[in-house]
Amino acid sequence: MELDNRKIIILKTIIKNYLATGEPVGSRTISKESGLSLSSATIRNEMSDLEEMGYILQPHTSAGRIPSDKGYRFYVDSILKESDNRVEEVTDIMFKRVDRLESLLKQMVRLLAVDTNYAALVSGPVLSENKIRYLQISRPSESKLLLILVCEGNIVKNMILDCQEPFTEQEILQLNLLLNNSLAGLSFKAITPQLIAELLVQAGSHRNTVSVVLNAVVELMETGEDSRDIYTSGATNIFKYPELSDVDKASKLISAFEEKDVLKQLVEEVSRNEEQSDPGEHGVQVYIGGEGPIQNMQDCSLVTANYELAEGLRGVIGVIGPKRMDYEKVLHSMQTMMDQLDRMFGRKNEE
Amino acid sequence: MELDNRKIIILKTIIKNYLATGEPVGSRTISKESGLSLSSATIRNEMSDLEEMGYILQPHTSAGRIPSDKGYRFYVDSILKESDNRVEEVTDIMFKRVDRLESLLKQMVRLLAVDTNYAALVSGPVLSENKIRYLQISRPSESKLLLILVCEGNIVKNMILDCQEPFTEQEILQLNLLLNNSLAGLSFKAITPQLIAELLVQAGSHRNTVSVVLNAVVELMETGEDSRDIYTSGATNIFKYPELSDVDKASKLISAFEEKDVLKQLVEEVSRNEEQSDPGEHGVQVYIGGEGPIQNMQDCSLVTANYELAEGLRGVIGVIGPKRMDYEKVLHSMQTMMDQLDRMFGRKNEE
DNA sequence: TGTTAGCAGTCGATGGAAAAGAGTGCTAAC
DNA sequence: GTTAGCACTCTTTTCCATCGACTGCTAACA
Repeated sequence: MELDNRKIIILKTIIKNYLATGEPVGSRTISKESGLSLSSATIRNEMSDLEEMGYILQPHTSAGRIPSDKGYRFYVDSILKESDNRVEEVTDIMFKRVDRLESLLKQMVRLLAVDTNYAALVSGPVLSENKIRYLQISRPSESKLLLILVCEGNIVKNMILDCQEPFTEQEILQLNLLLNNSLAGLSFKAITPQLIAELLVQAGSHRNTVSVVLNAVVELMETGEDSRDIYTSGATNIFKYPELSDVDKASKLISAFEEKDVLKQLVEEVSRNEEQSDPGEHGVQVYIGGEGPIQNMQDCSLVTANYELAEGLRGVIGVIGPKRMDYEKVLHSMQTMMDQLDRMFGRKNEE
Repeated sequence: MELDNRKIIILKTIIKNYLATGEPVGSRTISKESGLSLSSATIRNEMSDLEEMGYILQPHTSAGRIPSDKGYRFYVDSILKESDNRVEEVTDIMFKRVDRLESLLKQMVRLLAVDTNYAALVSGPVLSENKIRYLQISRPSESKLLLILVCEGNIVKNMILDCQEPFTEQEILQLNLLLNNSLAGLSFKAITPQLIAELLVQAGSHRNTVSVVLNAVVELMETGEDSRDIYTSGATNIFKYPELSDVDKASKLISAFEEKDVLKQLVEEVSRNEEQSDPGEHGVQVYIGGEGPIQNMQDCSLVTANYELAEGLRGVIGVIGPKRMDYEKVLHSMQTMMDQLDRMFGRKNEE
């Protein structure tokens, strides 16, 4: 059997309607709303076919039809094909105050949640592929060493180290010079054992301290990996969707949004997937049902995209909602948000 | 009418029972469980009195009694009086890995939530009364200035400033010296306009830059105020309490826990209250019903305490649950947690 | 005078039957 | 190929009777 034009229209009508109401859609409704001048009986025949083909299904005998995963998949694909000439809808309220990346991300995620009526999340950018731009050690007190690390994208990290060793001002200056000359411009992965050994030799009498510092540098770069911040908003939106709002499911979901660990894993997996896929626009991915990273969220769908603030400084943005998510709206919202980010950070902040 | 001993026992029995079950308590139950050898009829008479006195109330005619706010208040007060010889119950799993304050606080709040079965929150410490220990500016690139601020308790803050002005190495060293000499040891409030003016004079030709830097310092100190982090855990515990778990109430509460703004305000108010009260142990406060900062959470109670990591570096820890909270347990858990914190940070980390 | 047993009455909770409602599938006619 | 109509199915809602948990009151008792 073939998915002819009429079937497509009916399928889309079913999905749109279900997205809007959350209720199974009956033949009469479609007859009235599809634009096709067909009676409910005819529609019923077509629906029978669609069900047989696996695009829709019936929760119980006397109910209307709801889209199956295959149906959703079809719908999303067809949207992705259409989505070119998009008009801006999300306005600039978005960036009232951009002074800090964090508040920017928070605003983004809140906007996304409000705009879509689903739960939204944004991961802070991660700098695994990122490069050291500048680093510096200094002496805030006699027994401490303060290590400052500035990375691509002006991400600043710091760590306080214990250090009893005496230093003259001069020595600290030299140390800073040495470290900057050898490490600036390097990515995390470029700090190889060989490089470290080399530096230790050059460090001369302060090799112990240098060793400690280098370890700290590596640790700081690494903690970017697993301690990526996750901002969320609109977790309670899930109560708007009956199929998710029984206490058990809701508790699980909301806990995931509160304790960020699950979301972190999820983001990790998503960004791993993205690397493999072709580096298209923003690597939009849609996971339906228990696919991929959301195996534990059987009744949810997840839409993600990647943003890139600067070379190698990437993060993930996502929306979690019921399967009957308004994919069109969500994809559009995300697209717009990505565009905004591009415009703000574009290639222009290479400095 | 007087609250005699027998009435007190009955009242306590009612409250304890209600805390455990969440159900209104009837006269027969009390007759069996109070330890008093009285028939249910006698208890009924006493309950009538207690209701008249406002300690308990009846949700509807044919139900048992539940504690009123006045009843809870009485109960909490009597616990606070008794609570001296407390035994340790919370073990040391608490501090598996202390390397970062943040993860410590996260662990604390999680533990508190698991331990009490209510929603818990901890505010990151705030340094309004805190002092600058060390500060430093440096030049990560030609057009930028990096300002590093180390405060009491080794809190490190930073900010990147735009600065086109040329500097020699020497000048930066001098500037650092000047700033450290004048600002180290000062609290936020001690940075007066006079002081700033003075420094600008001393800065000579670089007064513009110094002005920018000083503004940044003030801003960094200030942002400690309103951008205090809030960590939460166990928000979904509220589903365990029927009186809070209808969608409306739950949504509100959980939203508050997700978007931290409400909690921030709450913490602000709590710490303001604490300042006024006598600086007892940990300034434990109990808000019942719509009292004080939780006016919007009619059906909840809030228990808070203050912790102090170092001179002037304070935060708030709290538990939010239904009015029928197990106050005894919560107060005890908090106490233990505070003790742990004291032991860890005590006065010993004055360095 | 304080305590108790017993009984009538109230009110929410429970459960099951009946009715209503929404949809389908099928058949026969157009 | 399309449609009207009807029988059938299954969920949802409504209603009502019953049950159970209490209380308040009264009368009896120590």
